[in-house]
Amino acid sequence: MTRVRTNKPSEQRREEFLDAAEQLFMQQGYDSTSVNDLLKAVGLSKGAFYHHFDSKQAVLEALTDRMLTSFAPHIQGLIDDPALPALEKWRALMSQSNRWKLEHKDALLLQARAMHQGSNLKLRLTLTEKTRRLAVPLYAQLLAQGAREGVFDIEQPEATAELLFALLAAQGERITEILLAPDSAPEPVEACCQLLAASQQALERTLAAPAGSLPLADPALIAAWFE
Amino acid sequence: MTRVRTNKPSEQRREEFLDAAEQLFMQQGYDSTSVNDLLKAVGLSKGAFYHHFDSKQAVLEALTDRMLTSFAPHIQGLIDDPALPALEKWRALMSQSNRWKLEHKDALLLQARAMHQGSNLKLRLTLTEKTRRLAVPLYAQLLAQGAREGVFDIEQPEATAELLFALLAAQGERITEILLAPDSAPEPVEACCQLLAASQQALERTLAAPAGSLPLADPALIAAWFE
DNA sequence: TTAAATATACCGACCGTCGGTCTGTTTCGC
DNA sequence: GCGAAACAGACCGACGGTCGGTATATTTAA
Repeated sequence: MTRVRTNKPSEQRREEFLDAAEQLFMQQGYDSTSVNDLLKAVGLSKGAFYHHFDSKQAVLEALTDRMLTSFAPHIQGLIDDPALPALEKWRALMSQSNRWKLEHKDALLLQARAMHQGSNLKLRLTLTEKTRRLAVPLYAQLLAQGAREGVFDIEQPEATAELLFALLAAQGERITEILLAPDSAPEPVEACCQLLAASQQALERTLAAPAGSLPLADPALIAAWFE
Repeated sequence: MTRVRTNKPSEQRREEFLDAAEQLFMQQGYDSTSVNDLLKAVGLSKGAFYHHFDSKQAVLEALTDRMLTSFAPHIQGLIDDPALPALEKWRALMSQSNRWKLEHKDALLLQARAMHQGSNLKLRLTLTEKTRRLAVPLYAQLLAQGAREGVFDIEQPEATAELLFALLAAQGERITEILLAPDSAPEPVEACCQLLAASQQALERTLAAPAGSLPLADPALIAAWFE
């Protein structure tokens, strides 16, 4: 029962495996997806898989890298823009990411649901850790610029950037929680808006920025997330 | 080759398994510790294990619960104290926890090393998540009291408590990172102190508390952590 | 007082699945 | 047509978990 062989270049096969992995991990979670599941999805054998990847863990690494590297250059470009003031950059960052997220609302909700599956701890943690390592230097750069411009009053951009990321991540977690279980709160939209307000205030106070200068998301956008 | 049987009450056996689990998880990590390892350590059989626990995961749950519940009552009592002002409670909380941590320095360093093993993701995440659920309401209580007393200016104690926890957790992570790899930074003590200063400032600004009113740890204590 | 009956603690062979290895075969550029 | 890359799939040991059965403790009743 020899099947038809169509050898392809490494790069291409890797992408096929990663595509299958992305889909399966999002459906069943990382732990619950066996290597055999991947093989079946791609239609290849164990030998093929271990020819292109060292381990199952390597797939996770490659996949998380792929998920992040698409965003990086664009954001890096925005942060590096020598013409834009820090506050403008922040607003651009937020509005762009808010718009993009809303456009991909359904896919993101599915992803969030998948990520909170318990069989996806590794994927989730790997992703947030890589996001952190990617985002913190950018935040630090933005904070330093703001401090130079006099709109922020902070002594240590790097340390503060870490806290900023932690704050935003925590806020995102809480909002996702409500989004995934809207019935847990009596007024989910209201709850999210309060969370956002608290985060924004904490943020602005921490950076000693003028109140209202670091918007996160307006209530209309939140409402749109609940259909 | 029937081995000698010594039946014991459930409670006691569970504790024996949990003791073994605690030790083994700290040495090899959760994933790398097999149920058979536990059996060997306790000197019992598979049947015995699955008589007392539903699954390996159940051991993790029970263990993390046990690790946390010992602290809870004491802290709860401190927070509930009707006589102490909020700022006093904060200082007491910090000094007590700092003192306790320093006293258990070696054990905590070992634990931190174990927790960052990669084969301990589940244990680590479960523990921090349970800590969060335990700590956030207490923080919220403290923040509300402070707001009532006029030393804090915050609108939403619950949301702010979440941010507070995230901030402290992130700071703890970064300091632990330096502590476990002191050679990564040129001046580890200095780096920790800067992190602490940034956190304290962020904290005080977020709560609109007077500068210096929410101390975290003094440089002498940090120095003590690096021998 | 003790023997039967029941409940609980425990044993260990066994099972399916998993990630990973190994030996061999096919494909393809040169 | 040759050598290397791409692939096939049988195989391996370890894992978490199950199951039928046994030993011990406790209650019940004669």
